Amino acid sequence: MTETLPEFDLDRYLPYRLTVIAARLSADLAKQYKAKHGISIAEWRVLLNLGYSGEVSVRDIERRVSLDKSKVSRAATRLEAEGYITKAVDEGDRRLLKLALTEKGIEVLHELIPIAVAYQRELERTLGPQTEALQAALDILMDGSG
Amino acid sequence: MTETLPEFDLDRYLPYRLTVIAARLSADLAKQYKAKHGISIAEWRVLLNLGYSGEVSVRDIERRVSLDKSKVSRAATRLEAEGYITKAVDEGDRRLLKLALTEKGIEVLHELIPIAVAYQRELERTLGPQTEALQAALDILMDGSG
DNA sequence: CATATTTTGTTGCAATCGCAACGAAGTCAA
DNA sequence: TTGACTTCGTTGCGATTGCAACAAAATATG
Repeated sequence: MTETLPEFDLDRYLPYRLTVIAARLSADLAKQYKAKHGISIAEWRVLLNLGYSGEVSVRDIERRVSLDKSKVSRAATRLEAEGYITKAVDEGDRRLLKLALTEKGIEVLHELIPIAVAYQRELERTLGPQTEALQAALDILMDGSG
Repeated sequence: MTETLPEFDLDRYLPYRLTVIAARLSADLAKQYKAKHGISIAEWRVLLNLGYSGEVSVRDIERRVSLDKSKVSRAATRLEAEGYITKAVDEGDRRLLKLALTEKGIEVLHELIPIAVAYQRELERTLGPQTEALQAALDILMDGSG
C-alpha cells in the first residue's frame, strides 16, 4: 500500500517540524511561569509587548505578535482584572485603547523575564554555533510569507 | 518605565518566533487543503502517518506527531466517518486499535501530498542554502527537549 | 490463583479558540 | 454637512482544546 504513494519525507517537512517544536518549547516554558503566577501564553505575550513598547493598542499587539485581536482583547481584560495593566481610551483617537503596565505588572515582568532569558540561553547553549543559522533562516521565513 | 526592566530581545526569542512562524506556515497551508477537502490539520497528520507507517495505533501517532491522544482519537473518528480510514481491534493486544487507510484515504493522500510537496519546495527555494542549516538546527532542538 | 498496577483509547467538561457580527469612532468624498 | 466606508475593540457562538476520569485489557506482584 505504502509504495503506491508519492514520495514524501515527513521528518523534514517544515510546517510539521516547526509546529511540533514550537509547541514543545512553548508548553515547556509555560509550565514554568504558569506555576509561578497564573499567566497564560497570550497574557505573557501581551505583558512583554507592553514592557518593551510602552503604551500600545490592541491593534499594535495583534500586528506585532500575530495574535487574534479577540485573543488580545480577552487577555487584556484578564490582565486588567488581575491588576497587571490599565486600559484607557486614547483621547487623540477614541477608538484606540491605551494599554499600560501597572506597578504590579512591572513587578511580575521582573520575575518572569529572567525565566525567559534563562530558557533562551539554554536553547542557545544547546544549539551552539547553529544559533545564528537558525535565526537567519527564521528571518527569511518571517519575511517570505508575510 | 521601560528602562527599569531587564534586557530582553523579543525579536530573537526562539519560543516566540518559532510559534509565530509555525502557525503562519500551517495556516497558510491548511487553507489550501481545507479548501479542497474538509481536512483539518490533525486529520491531515493522521492520514500522513498512516500513509507512511502502515498500520499504527493511536498511541503510535500520539508519540510520533506530538498530538494529544484525545486529539488523535477524535480525528480518527472523523476520518472513519468520512470513509478515509478503518479502525480494527488488534487481536494480539486488544487494547490497541489498528488504524489503516481505505482506498478513499489513499486517493485523498494522492491529492494532498503534491500540495504539501509543492509548499515544501517553495519554502526550500525561499531558504536556498539556508535550508540545511535550518533542518540541522531543528534536529538539535528535537533531541534537546524530548 | 487473586488482585494491584499500568497501558490504551474514549469521553465529559470547562476553558479557549478563531471567526463573524456588531457598535462606536474616525475618514473620505461630494 | 450628510452619508458611505474603514478601523478598532468587544462579544456571541459553535468548534476545538487539553486535562482528567473512566472502562477494558494487559501485565506485574504476591
